[in-house]
Amino acid sequence: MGELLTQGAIEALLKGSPMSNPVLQLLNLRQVSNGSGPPRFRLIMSDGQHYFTSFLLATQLNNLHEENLLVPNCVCMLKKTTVNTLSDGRRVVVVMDMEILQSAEETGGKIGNPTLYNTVDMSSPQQSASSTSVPASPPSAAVPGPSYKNSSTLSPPRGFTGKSPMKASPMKFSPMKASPMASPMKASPMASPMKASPMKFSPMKASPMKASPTKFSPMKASPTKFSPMKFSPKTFSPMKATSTSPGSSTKVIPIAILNPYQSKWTVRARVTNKSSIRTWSNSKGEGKLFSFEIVDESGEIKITAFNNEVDKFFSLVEQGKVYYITKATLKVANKQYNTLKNNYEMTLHAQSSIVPCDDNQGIPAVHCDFVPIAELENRDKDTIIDVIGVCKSAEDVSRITTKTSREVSKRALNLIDTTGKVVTVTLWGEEAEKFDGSGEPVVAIKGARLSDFGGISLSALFSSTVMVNPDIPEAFSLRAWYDQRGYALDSQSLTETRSVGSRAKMNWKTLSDVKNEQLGQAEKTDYFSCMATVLYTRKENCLYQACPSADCNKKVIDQQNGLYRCEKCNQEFPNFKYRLILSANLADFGDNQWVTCFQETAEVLLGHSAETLGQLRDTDEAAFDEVFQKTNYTTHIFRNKVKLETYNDESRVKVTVMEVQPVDHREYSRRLLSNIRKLAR
DNA sequence: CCCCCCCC
Repeated sequence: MGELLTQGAIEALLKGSPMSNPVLQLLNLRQVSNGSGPPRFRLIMSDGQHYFTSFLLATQLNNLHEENLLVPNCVCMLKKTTVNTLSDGRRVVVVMDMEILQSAEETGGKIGNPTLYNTVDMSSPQQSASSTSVPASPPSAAVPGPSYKNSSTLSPPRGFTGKSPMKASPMKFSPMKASPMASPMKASPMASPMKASPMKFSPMKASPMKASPTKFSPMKASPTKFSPMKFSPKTFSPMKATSTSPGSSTKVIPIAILNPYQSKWTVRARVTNKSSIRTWSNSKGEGKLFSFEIVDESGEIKITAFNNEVDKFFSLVEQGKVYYITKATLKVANKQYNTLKNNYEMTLHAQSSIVPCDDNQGIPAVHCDFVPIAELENRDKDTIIDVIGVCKSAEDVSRITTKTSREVSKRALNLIDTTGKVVTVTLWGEEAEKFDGSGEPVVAIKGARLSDFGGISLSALFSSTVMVNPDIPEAFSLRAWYDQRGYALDSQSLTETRSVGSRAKMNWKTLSDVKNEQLGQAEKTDYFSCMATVLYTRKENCLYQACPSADCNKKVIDQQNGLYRCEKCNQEFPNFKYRLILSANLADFGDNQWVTCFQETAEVLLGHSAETLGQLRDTDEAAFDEVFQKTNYTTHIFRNKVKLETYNDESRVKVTVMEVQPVDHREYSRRLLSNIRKLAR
């Protein structure tokens, strides 16, 4: 698939190298209304290796979009392009003619794993007014490109905004000053991973609130691993000598090589996860603290500030911003609480200095390594993973009390990704309260913990970063996938959802309630759930030979000639399939009830497939008997339907088991308590 | 020096 795209085309286009009809994939597009005149579309295109966010569709090609041909993931041949350089040095590739080679449907998703093509010229750094005079990073092979001026005004990798939505700068994604697109873009930030129905794409649907990431938008982590070459030590000497000044020149070193045995160092890094201020009080004393994490191209580390340092640094340190940090204490990380990939962590002290750095170059946003939802099944409980999915539903926020009697807000989200699997993620506290699931946003979570509750589920931690509609390619393709076909998918959840949500829908009854309340005796069918013990299962006639056709379960007639006839299909077959209709007598503490279990529920109850049971009955009657013996006196939760059935003028209610679920001790206690209360009334 | 990461 990868060979479909012209790898290297983006670099070539931007460098002005001759290019004959390059083939690129559209990752996303959005409308940039420019006042009057026809709408203009801005495209993010990928050559499989790089993607570039500033393609502009010539208006004569607008029909491609209007006809729903130019939709994310489609593959296009650019037949005529022209590259414009804006006054600030940025480039825009105007697409004058193109042809769509493959529809989004055919392509099915993002091709390859392209990284942002950065047109920053690293060889001619221009420091913006900054309190420091640290040279820019040396040229990096990973960031090629032509020479531009004014690189320091270029945005950080991508849309990296503050933790608070209010601080989110609206369009880091397109800081195109002096371009006709500039102001409308500000007005409608981030149309990208919003709900974009292929039928009627309208950027207006994205509310600015919705579109603002709650924390920040990570970029695909730069593949550039730390190498000493790329981190030739630089000298750092703040010009504005302040109390935070290190006083003498110190080397800017990568986080990855920080250790407790080195005294003079400075790191230049981005704050990725700033906590709120917390107080503590224990036998050793009391105090306050806050912590944050920082990241550079080499790695990440946790930093904690206590008491005086909280006062000194809390407001200075902003989520998403880059700082020079020096003179903090390195200590061995307590891995019990610190999941970052670093053996050390930092504590600030009176001499520590944190100086904002205006130059974002080379400092990645956040490292996200998204695990496909279906893949979670293969990961161990308690693993910390990054996940991204469309939030197809979300609970309302609720308050719960923890075992230690603390009250906390929680909200469960159901995320789906292109694997078609759904997983439930629980958000806590403020994160749960703030979350707005309307419009089925793309949600990315860095550092969620895998839980085995309900089979497989995820829980956000204090250290997790929750991003709503992040400005990253993964979010764009997910949005496109979901809007085109994901929404219609008959998805399966890895998390059993019989808890909270559906439990509320459970109509719990005791077996005597069913009779006393005359369930099912009106015209309508009633549904109820009960916890009951199997007293007896009738093994006689529980199996029948059924028509082998996929959608026919009709009992076949043994022709006694090796053929089985299905009256419904009006056909004879050389084989049949076994099906189950099992009568069982269920009891709870007050009553009993005969019920019928068809195929699936009978299989669950008996613990064997109909096929196995059929074989067993025909070959090993003792073993067959044993299956029924073992089923008796087992206790389950049964979800049932009750319906009045009439034959020969005689009516009686028939109870059919719809679902058999195991009882866990919590459920057992809950039902027991509930039933005792009923008795007391 | 904290270290709460929860609930069904």
